[in-house]
Amino acid sequence: MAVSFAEIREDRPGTFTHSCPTRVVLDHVMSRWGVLVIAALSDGTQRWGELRRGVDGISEKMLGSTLRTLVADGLVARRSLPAVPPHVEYSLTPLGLELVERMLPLLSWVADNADEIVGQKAIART
Amino acid sequence: MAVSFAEIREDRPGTFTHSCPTRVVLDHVMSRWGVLVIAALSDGTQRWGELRRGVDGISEKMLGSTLRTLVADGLVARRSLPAVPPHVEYSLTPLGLELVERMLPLLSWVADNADEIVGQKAIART
DNA sequence: CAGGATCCGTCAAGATACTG
DNA sequence: CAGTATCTTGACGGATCCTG
Repeated sequence: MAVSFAEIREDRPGTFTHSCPTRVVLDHVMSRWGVLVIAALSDGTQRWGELRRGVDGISEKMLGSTLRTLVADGLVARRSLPAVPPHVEYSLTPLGLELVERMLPLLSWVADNADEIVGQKAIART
Repeated sequence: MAVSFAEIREDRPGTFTHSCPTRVVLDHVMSRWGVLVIAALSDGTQRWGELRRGVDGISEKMLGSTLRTLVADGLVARRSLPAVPPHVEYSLTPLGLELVERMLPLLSWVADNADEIVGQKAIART
């Protein structure tokens, strides 16, 4: 379990270099809104409107483009119910579930330590 | 261990909302270069030049500003040896170590699945 | 060697309005 | 309700030059 970054790279030479696919994935998945959308979906299937309200501060444009990338990446599934008014559901794919599983510990830690981290600056300013 | 995003938020109302400290931390830590710099430092103390070479594609400006934020956040320690030519070392603080511990599983997973994820688009294009 | 300062282009991102 | 289209802005990020 004590994997190091060096070990990760040893197994796959060239990983995390500039032109590596991992960079693309990181940009999608660790983007400002990508993380939050994925996290929100970890609570289960959600409709467009729910996501819009759930991910505080996101604009419709950003929600749309973020979802489109994640769907194209195969991390999120889109299901459109033919009805009036329209009803569209988003959920994590198996791949997305694997991802979020590894992301939640990180988010949990951030939630626990955010105050201390931003607090450092207040100390530095003193 | 099966923490859900909902659970994380239940314990701390208002977490991950627009004006929450977690958002700031997320922006620093999940930023394009932030992740990579932190990951690189997980291999141990590194000098400026080593980081510059190790984090493929980063510019001096971005390395500088990324390091400055991470140091201000208390995640990275900066040690300047008084010598000519200058010698400066960067390493993770205990807080930074906690963070990277939770980040490595994620990076490892991304390294394993990146090809498949970016591959989805090729399929979609077909 | 380690970096700060500056200039500038590009694109991400917000606001708004409109549509199936 | 679930988006797309368009416009505008400002921050990110690259290149370059300069300093301790």
